Amino acid sequence: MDNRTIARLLEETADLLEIDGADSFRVRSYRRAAEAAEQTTVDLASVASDPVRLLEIPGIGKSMAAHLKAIVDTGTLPLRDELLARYGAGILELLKLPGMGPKTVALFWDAARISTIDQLAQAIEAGRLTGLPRMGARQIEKLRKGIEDYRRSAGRFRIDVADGYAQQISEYLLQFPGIDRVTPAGSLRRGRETAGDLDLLATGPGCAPEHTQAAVEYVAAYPGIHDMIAKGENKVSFHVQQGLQVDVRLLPGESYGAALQYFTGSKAHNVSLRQRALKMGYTLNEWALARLDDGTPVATATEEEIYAALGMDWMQPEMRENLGEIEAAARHELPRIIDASDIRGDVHMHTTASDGRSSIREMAEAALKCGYQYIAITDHSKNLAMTNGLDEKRALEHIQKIHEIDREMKGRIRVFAGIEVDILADGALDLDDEVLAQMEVVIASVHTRFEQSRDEMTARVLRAIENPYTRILGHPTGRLLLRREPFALDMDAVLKRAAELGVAMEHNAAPERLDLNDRDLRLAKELGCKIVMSSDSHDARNLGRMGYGLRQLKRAWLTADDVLNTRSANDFLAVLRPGRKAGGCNYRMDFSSESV
DNA sequence: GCCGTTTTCGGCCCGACTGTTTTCAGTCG
Repeated sequence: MDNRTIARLLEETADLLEIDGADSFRVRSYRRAAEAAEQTTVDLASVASDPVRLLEIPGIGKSMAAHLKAIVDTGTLPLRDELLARYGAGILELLKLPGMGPKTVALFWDAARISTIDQLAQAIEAGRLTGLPRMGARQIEKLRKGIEDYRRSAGRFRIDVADGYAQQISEYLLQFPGIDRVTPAGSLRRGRETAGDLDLLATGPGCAPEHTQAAVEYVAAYPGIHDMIAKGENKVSFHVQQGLQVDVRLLPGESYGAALQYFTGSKAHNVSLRQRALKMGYTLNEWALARLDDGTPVATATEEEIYAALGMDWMQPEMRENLGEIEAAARHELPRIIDASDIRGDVHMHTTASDGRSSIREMAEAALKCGYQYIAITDHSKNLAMTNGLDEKRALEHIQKIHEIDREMKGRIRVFAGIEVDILADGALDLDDEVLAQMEVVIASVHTRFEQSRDEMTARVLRAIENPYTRILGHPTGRLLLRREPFALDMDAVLKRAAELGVAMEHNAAPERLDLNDRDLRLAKELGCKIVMSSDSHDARNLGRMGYGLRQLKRAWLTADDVLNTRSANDFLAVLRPGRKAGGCNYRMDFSSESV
C-alpha cells in the first residue's frame, strides 16, 4: 500500500467524522495525519510496525500510529468502515457538490436519510427539502444545478489522476520480461485537462503476435484491478478502484509507431490525416501506413516515419486537434512551441511566511537547481487569514528579508519581492498602495467564492486590473476542474483589458487549477496579452513542476515569445513594470551587473 | 487526536462571503 492510498483513507475518515459531528480538532488531526502521509518521504507501509519511526513524523501520535498499522495490515481502517456502514458508501460523494459541507450532509441524513447524490436529486424533485433549516428556494436551486454539473463532469478524470494511474500501471508492466516499453496514448498524451479513459500501449518481445498469452495473463494479474472488462489476445481492459477504465494494448515493435499515432488521436486529427493519406495513395490504420493498391506497408515503426511518408514534419501530441497543424506540418511551418527549457523564472511561490513549507532561501536554492535565473516570492496577503497572510507591517518586513536573500545569492539567481493580494468583492486589493509600490511583482488573485453574477464578477476583476499596482492577474477563472462549475466571467473582456494595460495573465501549472483553457490562451495570444507561467509552489521540492500547465500552453501553440517568464530577469521586469521604478528598492542599482 | 508544556491539561490558522437570517451558521480558502 502506498502513502497516497493511506492518505486518502485518513482523509475520508476525517470527512466521515465531520459528518458524524465529531470534535473539530479531532477531525483536524486526521487531516493533518493524511497530509503527513502524503508529504513524508518515509514509506509508511514498510515502517508500519515500527512505532518509533512513525512517531517521528509530525502529526502522527500514538493512536494514529495504531491506525496506520491497521491500515497497512488489513488494507482498511476500522473507524472508517464503521462510519461508512452507518451512513452508506455514497455519503462522501455528497461532499463533492458545491456548497455541500459536512453540516448540510448531516442535516439531510437526519431529516431524510439521504446518503447518495441520486437520493438527494429525488428529494429535491419531490420537494422534500423544503422547510428544512437554511434551505430556501435559492439554496435548493443551487443544489439542483450543482448535481447537474457534477453529473456532466463525472466519468472524466483530471489529467494528474489519470497520469498517476498511468505511471503506476506502467511500472508494473515494465517488470514483465517481455515488455520493454509502455506509452500512454489518447487524451493523456495530448495533454488535455481531463481523460475519459486510459490507453496504455506496450511493446517488447513478449508482445509479438501469437506469443502474447503470458503477457496478457501478467497484465490481468495487476493488483490494482477493480473489475475486468475484457481480456483478448492483445488487449486487456479493466476498471481501477475509482472507476477509470484502462485499456492495455500489447503491440509488436514493428507497428508501434502506427498504433501510437492511431491511439493518440485526436479523432479529428486522425480523420484528416487519413484523408490526406488516401489522396496520396495510402491507407492508414493502427497497424501501418500502407499502399492503397497492393497493401505494402510504407511506414509502421515510428510516428516520425509515418508523418514523413505523408510529407509532413512530426508534431508534438499536444498539437493534434485538427486546428491547422496538419497543413502547417505539410508546409514544414510548424511553430516552435514553448518547452520546459524555455522557462527562465518562476514568479509565484509561497514560503513559511504564509502557508508555504520552505524558507525564502530554500526556494531560491531549489530554483537554482531548476536552472531558473530569477524567482519572485509572493506570499499571501492578510485577507487570507487562514494562510497566515501578511498585513502591511509584516509585508514590509518580508520585503527586507527577501532583499537580504537576494544579496546573499550574489547574482547567481535574482530573488524579487512580490505578493499575492486578494481581490475583494468590490474589486479593491486588500493591501495599501504604499506597500504594493515596493513590490516588483504584485499578483492579484480571486480567492473568495464565486456567487456573484457574471457582470458583477467581471466588474470585480476588471477593477482589480485597473489598479496601477496589479501586474499579474492570478487565478483568473478560478476553475477548479471537476469540483465546481467555472464561474461566469467575461474572459474576452478581461483578456482585452489586461492586454491594453499590460497586465499579464497568470497560468498556474497545478493540475487542479489550469487557470486558462486552450481557447483562453489562444485568445490571449491573438490580443497580445502576456502570459506568466507559474508553479504557485508551496514547497521547494516541487518548484520545478510546470508540466501540466505547460502542456496547455503547447495545446494553444504558444511560443516562448508569448510567455513573459521566458525572458531574462531584466526584460521580465521591464515588460512587467514599464517605465516604473521599483519604489524604495535601491538594491536594484546593481541590477545591471547581474550575472544570470 | 496531537502537541508541548508553566508536563498530564488546554490550546489547536481565521476572515470574507452568502443566504437565511432577525443576529448567525455554514462553506470556502
